Amino acid sequence: MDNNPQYERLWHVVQLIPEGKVCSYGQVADLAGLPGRARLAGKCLGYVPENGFKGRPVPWYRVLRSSGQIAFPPGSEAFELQRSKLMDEGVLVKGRSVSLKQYGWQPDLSEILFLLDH
DNA sequence: CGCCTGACTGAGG
DNA sequence: CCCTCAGCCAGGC
Repeated sequence: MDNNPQYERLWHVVQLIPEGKVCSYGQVADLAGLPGRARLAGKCLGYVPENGFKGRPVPWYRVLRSSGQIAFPPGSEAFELQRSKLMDEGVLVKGRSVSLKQYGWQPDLSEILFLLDH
């Protein structure tokens, strides 16, 4: 499962989420050309390489449920880590969720085209 | 094959 | 806001 081309495309998309913004698992999958594979998007984030992908970090913590909730159980170590990483870059986490209205990433057409270049 | 498990989703109550 | 449930799809056994 290393060298999994689907994981690599998903990681690539996650790398494009701007600092201070968040995105849902389903949205990541869609942008990676893998509609309906939200669960796969979640799984691949558990396999993010330590050193990042292609020399760049993969900001896994910017990916949330479609509801805006953090996917981990509240109080768990992973939950707290994700919450603090988001807060560090200015994303307000209220309870267990983030306002997608305020922090949701809505890439426009030109931004999507830019992705294909890289 | 079937059966179960997820960093998931949308619709309903 | 909570919870449940059917769909969903990749993997493991």
